[in-house]
Amino acid sequence: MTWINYQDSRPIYEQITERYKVLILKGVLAPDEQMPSVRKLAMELSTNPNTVQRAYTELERQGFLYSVRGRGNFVRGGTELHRQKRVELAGRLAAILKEAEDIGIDSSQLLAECGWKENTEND
Amino acid sequence: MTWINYQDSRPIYEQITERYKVLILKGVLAPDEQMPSVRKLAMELSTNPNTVQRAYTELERQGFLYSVRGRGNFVRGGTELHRQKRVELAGRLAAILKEAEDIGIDSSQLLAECGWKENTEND
DNA sequence: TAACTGTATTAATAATCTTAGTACAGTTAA
DNA sequence: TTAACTGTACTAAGATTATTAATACAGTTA
Repeated sequence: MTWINYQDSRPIYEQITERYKVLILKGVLAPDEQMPSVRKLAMELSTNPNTVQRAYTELERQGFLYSVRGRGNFVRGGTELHRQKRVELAGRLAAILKEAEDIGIDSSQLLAECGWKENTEND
Repeated sequence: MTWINYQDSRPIYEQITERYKVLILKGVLAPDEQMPSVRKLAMELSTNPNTVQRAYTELERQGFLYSVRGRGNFVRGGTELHRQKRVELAGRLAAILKEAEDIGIDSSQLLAECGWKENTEND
């Protein structure tokens, strides 16, 4: 059974990427567990190794995998993944706040508008 | 003189859009001021009226212009534009904070990480 | 009615995306 | 060393999408 949907408008490499993102985030695949080789998975999905390679490259770029030439692709550890995601979100957040400041919109005002409340119970 | 760069990889309609965004945000064009007609600007830029139309449609979608069929396109008022931009930024901000919460990242932690400081002087 | 205005439809062409074929390169174990 | 595995770079064919233009239609004003 193949979980690729050829009727889906989304490209094959993207379906592969999404599938493995979920498996890794949910912990179905353990950290440092070896991924199927590009050729093996390509065979299983009746597609080209380069299509799988593209998915793996994207997963690596997003921090879900790491690659060792000649050995294989491996699942990235969960805490590292979490840290990396936090840095990414902080970056996007900073960009928005800067964009707001540039046109004279106060950060506090913006945070209030999107329903955010400061937690002042501890510290 | 034409301010369109045909060597630029960006499409013409996008260059037009960006140019007028700046002019409107900086107040060079006053609210309710009439924009050049699609045919006139197309002539000036040696392009097709539909290319200008596409830029105007995009500017209208983003709230920079309003259009009156048979009369012309006009610059949207500055305060309305400002309000709309604030709503958009608040939406994007909320989306990021939600994405963070979903994977167990605290908003305060994220705000701290991107260098934001709460203003506690007033209230 | 003439001369302006915006806009919808269609299509030609250019640019990009997706996938695959092929060759090259590192790793491991017999 | 060699065979069989692994990833990866390069190229290109084919499909898809983006961009621009030609044309016709529709509203406004003097």
